[in-house]
Amino acid sequence: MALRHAVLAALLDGEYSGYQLAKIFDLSVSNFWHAVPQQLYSELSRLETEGLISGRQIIQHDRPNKRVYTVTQAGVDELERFAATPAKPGIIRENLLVMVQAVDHISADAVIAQLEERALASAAKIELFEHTLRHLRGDLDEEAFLQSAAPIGPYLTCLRGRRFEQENHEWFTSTARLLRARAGATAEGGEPA
Amino acid sequence: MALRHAVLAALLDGEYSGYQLAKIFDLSVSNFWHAVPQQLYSELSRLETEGLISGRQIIQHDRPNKRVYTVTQAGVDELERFAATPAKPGIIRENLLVMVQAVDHISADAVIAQLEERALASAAKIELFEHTLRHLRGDLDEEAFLQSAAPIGPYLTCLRGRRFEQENHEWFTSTARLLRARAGATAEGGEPA
DNA sequence: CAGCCCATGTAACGAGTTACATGATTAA
DNA sequence: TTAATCATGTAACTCGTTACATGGGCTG
Repeated sequence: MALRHAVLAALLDGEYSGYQLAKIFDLSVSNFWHAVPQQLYSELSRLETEGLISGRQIIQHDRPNKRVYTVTQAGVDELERFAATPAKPGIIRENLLVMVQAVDHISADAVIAQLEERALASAAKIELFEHTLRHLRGDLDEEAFLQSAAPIGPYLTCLRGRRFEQENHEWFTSTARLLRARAGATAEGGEPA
Repeated sequence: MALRHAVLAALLDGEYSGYQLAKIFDLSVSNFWHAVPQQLYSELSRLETEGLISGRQIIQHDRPNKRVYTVTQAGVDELERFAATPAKPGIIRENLLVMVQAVDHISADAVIAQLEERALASAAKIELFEHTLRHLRGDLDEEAFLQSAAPIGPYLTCLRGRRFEQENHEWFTSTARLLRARAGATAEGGEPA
């Protein structure tokens, strides 16, 4: 039971359908939790039967109807209990780092190519985060916004996400450069001390 | 099938038992992959039946016997194939960020307490990484080491891990401070514009 | 002598992933 | 007319987690 709290936390921000949530998970919740759409659909059903969220049907004429959900008081209480129990340490799964770990024993070219590709992707993601942050704080500068009465949870987690991507970008870039340089050096035949 | 490559990459570094691997996963592989001991024991059996690693029994008199494993050529080939296929984007799961996301709707005290606790834990982890890095590079300074002929994969992933923990520490600390300040401000009754 | 470290394993359960299915509207 | 977006669901399967079991040696 772990995804449920991420879904509840995301739904605090507004009334969303499974489909909408899936997109929100993709671009902002993924900073702290990963889930594919199927997980959301089934988790939403479960949360509704348990009374932690309540859904209502929205009839649409130009596109399929949808069911949107809001967090109930029971849902907020559940989040309160969740925050009161010690958080397990976070986990990371990153195949690209697995490859770098093994890079001394396999051909480096494929690894370098992937590092460079991911560097581009992370640059794009940083842009997105910048945009989200500007949007969330509106007219205020960051300091003023963080001292305002407005909700700041989503802003704070987005700050963490941006920083993570910035560090990814930096590491992808410098690691690719280094591996390239070494590939060049060994190709030229020189093995230093 | 994802854990297998992390196990193979970790085993490139030496000959280890399941028990030893579990500890290695805890303190360094966790930078890019998470696994509990049970997963390792069963994954090791599977990898051995598939011929990607080969194990041998070590008889010990002062403590239980153990089975240690090394990566076979087939295992290295498997890693080579792995590195040649596009890596899926990494995933993160961090309950503490879920709590911060929800912090506007629940009482902040528990969240602040956890942030401060985790800040301490990440400081300790940074120390560990520093130590590992010094150990890996031996007498050389970082630049010289990274240009040497020595294996650098483990060093590079450790660099990423250290940076991640540094950023965690920074974010835990500043977020806790901010939430504390806001708690104080609202307790004193003042809600700014 | 209590509790931790070493060392591995089975079994049950819970969570996550993938495939498949449906079907309307809209943009290229 | 091909593809993408919207919108949700069932079912099969793989993976991850927890509980339980065993047992000797070492440390305080």
